[in-house]
Amino acid sequence: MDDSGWRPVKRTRTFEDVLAQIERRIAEDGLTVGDRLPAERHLAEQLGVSRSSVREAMRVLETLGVVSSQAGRGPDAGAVLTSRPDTALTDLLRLHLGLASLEMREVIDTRHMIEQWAAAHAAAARADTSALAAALSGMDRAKSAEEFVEHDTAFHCAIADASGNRLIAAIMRSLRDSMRRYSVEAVQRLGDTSILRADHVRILDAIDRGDADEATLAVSEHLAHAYPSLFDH
Amino acid sequence: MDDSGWRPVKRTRTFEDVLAQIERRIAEDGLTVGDRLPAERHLAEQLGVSRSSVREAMRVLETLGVVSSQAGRGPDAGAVLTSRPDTALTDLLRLHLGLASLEMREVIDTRHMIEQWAAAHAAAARADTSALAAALSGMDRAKSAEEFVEHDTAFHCAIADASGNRLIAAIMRSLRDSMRRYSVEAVQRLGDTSILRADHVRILDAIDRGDADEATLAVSEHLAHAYPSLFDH
DNA sequence: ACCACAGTATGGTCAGACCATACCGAACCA
DNA sequence: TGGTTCGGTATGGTCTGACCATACTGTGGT
Repeated sequence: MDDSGWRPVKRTRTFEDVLAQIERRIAEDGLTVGDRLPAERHLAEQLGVSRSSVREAMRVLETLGVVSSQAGRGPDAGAVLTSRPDTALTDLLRLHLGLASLEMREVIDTRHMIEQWAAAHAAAARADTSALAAALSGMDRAKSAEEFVEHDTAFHCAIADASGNRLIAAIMRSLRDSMRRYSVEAVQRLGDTSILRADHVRILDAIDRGDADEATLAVSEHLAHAYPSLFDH
Repeated sequence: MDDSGWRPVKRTRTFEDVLAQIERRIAEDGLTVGDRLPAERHLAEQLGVSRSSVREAMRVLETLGVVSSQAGRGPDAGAVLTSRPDTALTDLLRLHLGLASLEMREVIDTRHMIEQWAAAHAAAARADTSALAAALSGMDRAKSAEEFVEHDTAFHCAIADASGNRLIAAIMRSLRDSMRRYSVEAVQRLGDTSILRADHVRILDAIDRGDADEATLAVSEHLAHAYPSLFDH
């Protein structure tokens, strides 16, 4: 029994080491969006591991939306640092919804929360509303429920953007992506979208005037109109 | 020019096909948490791809918190479907904070929003508060700022759990994880935690009585006490 | 000055090998 | 009968080396 100590419960896998090393380099070298990571083969040699392990680490980083890989040559090729938290969140929600470890109800309630917060903050910040107006006119031109939802999504994401919080905006985008099919059905069931239009105008107006309370209220009533079945309680 | 059509702008990589196939099987076979995926070698053969591609797909699924891989043999080995959205979110936040594509301020504002929502809903649902009480006494026994924050995190995550929304709870967990260091500093700067304790008691009490408005208010004031520097505006 | 083409660095994929782990089961004892 | 030991085996983890597809780079010819 020369084994006096315990080994760690979970041994760290090689690609996890690589991940930690890359993360460290990002922090130490102050790398930011747009900068390039070394080529896979170089990283493998520098860290003394196989290219496979480096690739698995890259896959993780890509999944989390911090790098984007591009084959070929030149300044745009290779692994470039990016910032796509929304695509990562979208994948996460889609898979967990598919696994039934999350329910649509939870997604919609979360959206409700964010929507109110974002509208209030956009109003308080007197944010620019031109993107909102553009989405509004897009909805007017829409010829199908799908197209309408497309611009409706743009409208609500623009509110989140206007709140000035990029995390909130990313979450909003992924929530809307996950709900797309559901939203289309809701619009089809509703038929007439004139009530929704009036709500949108009211929201835009409140943000324009900087009236946070009115914006919150308008958003809340808008959601009740759009998804009446969820407000039984 | 015999090239009459356009090729897709983005060719799908093999591991992405594998990912889609696995996702399809999860949906069609109705797989849920606890079920096992085929072994990497079998999947590779079934799908006609190399094991490397299957592994990269696995790495993505693992990163998103839907599978957990285990070597060895037996029922617990292999790739098992799990549900860990919070670890995925934690990684995502940590990396984006490191990239400076998110700022701590945005994380804290998001936490503020969630915290109020969760407290109100926990109160409205008359949720069980025994976990809250346990965390509270844990804070009383704490002998260091780190230990205090540990139980404080448990307290606030328990509120999120009590709201009944697993997505909210997952986001809350990952937000708190990301802020850990920051919270410890805030507690150290504060020195005396008796104000925080009174706030916690007040929150617990409001939830216990089912007073949603009071719970919201109590949480809001609590955060102002804990992070006074963020409420200058 | 322009253009065509070979060179080259990059990621993407594959095949095959070997290791570490952990269960399974048969053979072997008590 | 009951337990123990030990080899077999299925699993993920890692490595090597090769080849392909892509897209820029530089060179040489016109």
